[in-house]
Amino acid sequence: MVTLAEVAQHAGVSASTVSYVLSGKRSISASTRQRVERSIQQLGYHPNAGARALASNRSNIIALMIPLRTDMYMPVMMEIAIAVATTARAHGYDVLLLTGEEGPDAVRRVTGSGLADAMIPMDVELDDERLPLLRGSDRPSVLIGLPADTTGLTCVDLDFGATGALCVEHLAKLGHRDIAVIGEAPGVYERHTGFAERTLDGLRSRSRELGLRLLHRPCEGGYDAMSVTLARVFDERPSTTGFVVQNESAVEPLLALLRQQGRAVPEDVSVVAICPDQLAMQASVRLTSVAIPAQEMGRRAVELLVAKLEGHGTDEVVLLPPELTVRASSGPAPSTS
Amino acid sequence: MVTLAEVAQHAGVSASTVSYVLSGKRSISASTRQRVERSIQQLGYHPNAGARALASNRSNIIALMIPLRTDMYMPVMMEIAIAVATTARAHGYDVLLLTGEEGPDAVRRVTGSGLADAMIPMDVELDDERLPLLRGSDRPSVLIGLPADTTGLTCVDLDFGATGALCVEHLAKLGHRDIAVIGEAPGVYERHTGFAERTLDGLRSRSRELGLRLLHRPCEGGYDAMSVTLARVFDERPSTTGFVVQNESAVEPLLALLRQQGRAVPEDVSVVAICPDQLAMQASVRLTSVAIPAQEMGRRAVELLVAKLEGHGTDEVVLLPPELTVRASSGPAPSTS
DNA sequence: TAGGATTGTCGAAGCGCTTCGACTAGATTC
DNA sequence: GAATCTAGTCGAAGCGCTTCGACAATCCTA
Repeated sequence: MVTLAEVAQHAGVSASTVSYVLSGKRSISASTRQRVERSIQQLGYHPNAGARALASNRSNIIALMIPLRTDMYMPVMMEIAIAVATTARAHGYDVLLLTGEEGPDAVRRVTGSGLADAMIPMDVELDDERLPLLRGSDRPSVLIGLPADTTGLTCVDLDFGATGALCVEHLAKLGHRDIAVIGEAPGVYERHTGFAERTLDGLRSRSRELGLRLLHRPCEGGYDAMSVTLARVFDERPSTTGFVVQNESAVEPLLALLRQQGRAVPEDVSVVAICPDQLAMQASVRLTSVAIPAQEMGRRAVELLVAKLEGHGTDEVVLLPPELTVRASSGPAPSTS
Repeated sequence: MVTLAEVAQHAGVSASTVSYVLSGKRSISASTRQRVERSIQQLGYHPNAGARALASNRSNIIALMIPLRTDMYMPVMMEIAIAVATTARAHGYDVLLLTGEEGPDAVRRVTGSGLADAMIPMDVELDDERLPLLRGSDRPSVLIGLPADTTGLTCVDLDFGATGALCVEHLAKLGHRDIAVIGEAPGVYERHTGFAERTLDGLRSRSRELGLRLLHRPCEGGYDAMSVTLARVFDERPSTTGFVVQNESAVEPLLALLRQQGRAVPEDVSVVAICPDQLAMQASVRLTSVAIPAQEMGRRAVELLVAKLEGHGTDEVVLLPPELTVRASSGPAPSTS
């Protein structure tokens, strides 16, 4: 391993000078800088991460806490994780991957040991166990997701409340009066996961305002679960003509089952999905959907975090405005005749 | 931040004694140990990661290099990543998430800076750029995936050659003679990704041995791409009755399109998928499939790596044997009458 | 042209931990 | 009962870096 001292010797300067060349915290003459940089190149020097962390009290590592539940839609998590990693690298940070398994202890361990400078908790519950720790910590954090109380926190999320409202409005405008919501798996609601509950709130309050009837049914993914759920929906509200689907792995099953029952989309039934654009476009019917801007969320979270780490940056809640794209799965409600 | 020295003082012992209590590298009397452990508890001590890394030359971090391409099936990657993180934690390691973006430089950076003790490269190409660096490095690594030349390397992967063979055998046994392979996206082959090419080899050589006719078509996911691909297949080989699908996001489109064309599965056409079990069971037709043991791969990789880090552990190639589960998507070939 | 500000460089002191050698007591040996 | 072990503990020397204060040398400004 090449050390700072060896680089210094090779370049004929002191160790501190090399350090200042690297960090740019003091001005260095152009000639010296070049000499040092050449030595670094030639020797293939890489600063030792541990030594740096010890001396500077900064590890240049951001901890990303992903859920390990399998009832969350993986591709979205993955996309966020990749966006976080990519953006972090662009700012000189590496990303440590923590699973939900450790729970709040992970926060203690990581901040206590100085392993990471900052944290990005995902899969935030409304009254998340980690919140007090995050609030009380000197290390900054940015949540991806929205808890009930955001005081003293920085959060990034799609505005799921507005998303729900938007879906309802779209269907209302097309004349639909009876709307069924195919929600996430029951476990997601039992955990009081922020995004799921907020979506529901948005859906409910807007449909109340618009005088629509709303039926919410959580649903595990897959054909069997969807089949049972769908039967129940039409049983309870035969007049249902609009669907809002939030569970990605229920989308395709729903479309197949509707088809199978002879209900045409969008002639008889309209479907609005809340899912990544890619999925909406790859489905068997191009789906009218509100996109989940996974990349954007990951990127924004890191940018907020880096701002905090650099001193500027304040607590704020960034709610990305939902965008509804009309595709082939929604249309005017069938006439009631 | 509580330091080792403070714990030592609190417990009335020297710093080195606390260190030995923590590491267990020298014997400590039961009474002293208890006193120290109680102090650690009371003070809420967490060893500083940087200092530890500097002094011991071990970071207790494993770097996981995931692809950032979107043509790979994300859930599998995610599942592997989570298994890696979970297993690593169980062995006292944390996981650093690196994306493919940096390429081989990531290997240099991470090993050069001592950021990670070991690496797990994923998405391995047959002649991967990273291989020489890994071979020449003093830091151990375990690849998830199989390059062309494995000398001096440790690898874990599903035996994709055997997987291909198994799919063909299954269809052959059912009397199918003309088989179409719906492969991964073209880019995957262009990069010479190990698993895709090995599957193809297995499919081809076994069908040659069994006297079957094989048509391989790469395919992007989604309905449009699948629709075009399928049309070409039946155009070129109208007698096709068996499908092997390796691209997860082509599975559901294929089933829908076949249905739409009035070809019943499995009466007219049999489909064998290479995909995670969950997907096979959630599809609109329960799929006969060879499972991709994502968790197992992640777990095994970490275990091999930990063995190497602890001194025992040798270079070896672990090929997990494929298992084909017969479900509802495959059946006897229709009689040629 | 003297005084103060600015620029570029160095030396040294740590950051918090691990680990090696040394030391003390008691246990074991012949 | 002297010689030898062993178990348990300590002190001190680093690991490779950052950063502070000090110091020359150069630059203004009046």
